[in-house]
Amino acid sequence: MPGFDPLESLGFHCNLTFKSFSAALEQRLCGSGVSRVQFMALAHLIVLGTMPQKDLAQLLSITSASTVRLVDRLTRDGWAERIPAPDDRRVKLIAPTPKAVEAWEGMSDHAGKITGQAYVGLTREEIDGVKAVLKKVRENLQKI
Amino acid sequence: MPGFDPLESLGFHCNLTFKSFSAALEQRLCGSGVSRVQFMALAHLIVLGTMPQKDLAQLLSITSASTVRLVDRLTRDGWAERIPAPDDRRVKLIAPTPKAVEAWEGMSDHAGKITGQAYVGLTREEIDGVKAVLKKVRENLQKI
DNA sequence: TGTAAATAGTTAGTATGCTAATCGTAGTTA
DNA sequence: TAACTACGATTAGCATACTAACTATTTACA
Repeated sequence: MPGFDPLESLGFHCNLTFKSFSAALEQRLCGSGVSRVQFMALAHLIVLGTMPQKDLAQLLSITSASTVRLVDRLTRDGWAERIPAPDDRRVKLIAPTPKAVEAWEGMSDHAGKITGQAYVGLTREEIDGVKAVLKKVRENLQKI
Repeated sequence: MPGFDPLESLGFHCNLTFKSFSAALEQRLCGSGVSRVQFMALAHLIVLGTMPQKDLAQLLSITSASTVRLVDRLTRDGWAERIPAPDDRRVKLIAPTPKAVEAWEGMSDHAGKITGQAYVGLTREEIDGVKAVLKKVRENLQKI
């Protein structure tokens, strides 16, 4: 009577799967000096364009404190820069650098290939179904 | 032509869902001083019994280096202890303390309630289907 | 208008993950 | 048996997450 089987936990399955994607992406991006988290941040910045640091935090679902250091590293490595917002002196706009825009196509390509490999033998319905169930689970958990 | 939509990434969905479970569990366990990771470690140690540190690492799918510090904290807080293995002086056996065994029932109960809440409105087939797809995805990604 | 509340970003401290390098022990083999 | 190899645990250094407390603005309201 374990009452809780850790190996059957959906949260654990999600964590494992997330780590698999991360490892695959970091292996592919190896050499570019971009981590998985940095890649996700750049994806938002390039697809959606320059945005306040707070918006980036919301998109990535991380706290503002975590975002500070993420942007610190992006800035340090030349992938993004902080631009003071003209209309609100509290706000810092995060902009991808030309280097990031230039490198994006290749990085995005790697991500696409990993996604393709991940979905081998699975139908679009199965993938979409998983996303829908996970979304429902998150909604359920937020109602606690 | 984004080429990669971060919000549609299955890895991102898994990360979000994992964080939702973590947050819910840490909220429920608040006060006990046990984090989600420590809870998962204790789950394995109590359900499966005392085991070498290396086995715990494999079950949790983390590196041995990460396990060292996890067990450090478990030991520091009185949830587990390292016992030198009699037959192999390299091995440290990790044993849950009586305090951990005693607290387990309540903690397991919390985890069960969270699982129940997470699955509201979903069928067992849907949940099992998600786990199966995620497992398949992980297998696919390991073939890179 | 002037003070209180809200907001954006930062810093400090902690937990958790990783890789790489190291140490001690065990096993293998020339 | 001596040397090489493998293995378990550890340490060091980094990236990434969190909360709590703080600063500087901006907004709201009395």
